[in-house]
Amino acid sequence: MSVGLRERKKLKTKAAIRKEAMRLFLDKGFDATTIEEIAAGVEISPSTFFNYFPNKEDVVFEDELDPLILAAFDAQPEGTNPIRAIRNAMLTVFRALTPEQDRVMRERMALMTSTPSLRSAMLSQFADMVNQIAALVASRAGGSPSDFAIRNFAGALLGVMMSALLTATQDPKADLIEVADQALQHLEAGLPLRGPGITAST
Amino acid sequence: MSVGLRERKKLKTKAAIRKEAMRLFLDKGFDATTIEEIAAGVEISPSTFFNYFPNKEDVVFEDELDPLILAAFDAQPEGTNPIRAIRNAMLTVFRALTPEQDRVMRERMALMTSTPSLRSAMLSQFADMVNQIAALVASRAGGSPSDFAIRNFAGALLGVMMSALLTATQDPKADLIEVADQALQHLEAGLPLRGPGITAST
DNA sequence: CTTGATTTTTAGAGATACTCTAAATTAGAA
DNA sequence: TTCTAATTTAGAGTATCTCTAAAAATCAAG
Repeated sequence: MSVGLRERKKLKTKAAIRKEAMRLFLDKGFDATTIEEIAAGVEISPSTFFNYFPNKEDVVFEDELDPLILAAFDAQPEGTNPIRAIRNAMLTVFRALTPEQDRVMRERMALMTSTPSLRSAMLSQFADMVNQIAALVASRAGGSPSDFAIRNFAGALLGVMMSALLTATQDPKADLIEVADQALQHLEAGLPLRGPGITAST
Repeated sequence: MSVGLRERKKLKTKAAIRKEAMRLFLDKGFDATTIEEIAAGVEISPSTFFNYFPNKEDVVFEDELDPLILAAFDAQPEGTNPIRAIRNAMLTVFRALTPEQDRVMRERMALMTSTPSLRSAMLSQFADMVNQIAALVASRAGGSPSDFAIRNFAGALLGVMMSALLTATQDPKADLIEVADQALQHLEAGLPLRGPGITAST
């Protein structure tokens, strides 16, 4: 029996913490919400909060979408060029979200980009993400994930995504997914400074 | 009289804080150094520390090189393409540093990239830097700093620089400035995943 | 040089995130 | 039921940072 009562209970507790925390964050703001409040809402002790999350940021930050995107990337046909493969993987996953999941995802992104402490936390994983993307790209394009060119490329890709993310969440009219996709498109086209207007991907 | 005793004293205090703080950071590590220790070393109260820096991170983070690089950028001839202009500006400034300045700069970079909390702080200014670079690029290439293409380009440029920075400071053999320059060169060449080896710029 | 206004420094209280330790509780196995 | 191991918890402690009000230093004017 792989999942005993203990495991199930832990998963439920973690989910409950995340849910209550997000509720409070969106309601009062990230900084104005204390660990104590979250713990009280879930009826656990503040100590227990730290058994589940190393810090407040990680409640917002931990993402269950990453593995999905990774899987979608692996599912792309052999010859696909790396950026295209990443674009497709992203779109595949985002478009398959339920309305509820979609809403939560967008709220999370907006919270992340608008809260300074979260912005830091998000970007502090830059190094890890460079490694991940480099590994992905290397697996497609050949070469080693430690190649300078591949790592540099991964850096550019992440830079473009972050810039897009920050801009998109500040503009209420902009659609997050579409803007991210346009950013990758633009990178794929070689980052021309002027040229044909960026076309929507839908 | 623009600089009275007051202004001069404040500048001196700020410099003293920075110097003592860096000494301690490099000696014992960033996290292991407390505000209290820094304040004691400069013979000010901990309260006063916060009159000069909003937080511990900013002591390391505030950079007097930025305006120099900006000026060097403006000094580049009209037609120069944006990446080339930034590369040249960077190299001009870095190569003109005194050995002492050069040492301090490298120590700062190494500290930044190796300390998690500083890595966050560094990257949390990503948004501001995108704006700065976008403005620079727009002034060269025409167009508005808010153009999607320009902002995206700025994101890629910063992504590439950060990736290079993180990699370079982990490899003791790598030269920071050279690696940064190679990253820009690679971007200038359109980020080819394979191709001619990256050549040193010296 | 003295006085009065302004700025800067400071002490101190307080909030909060997080760490660590040891005790209490709970689940699972025998 | 009983023993063992995992989980929760209380509580003490540390550090960053905020705020307020008082003390000290600087400056300008008479």
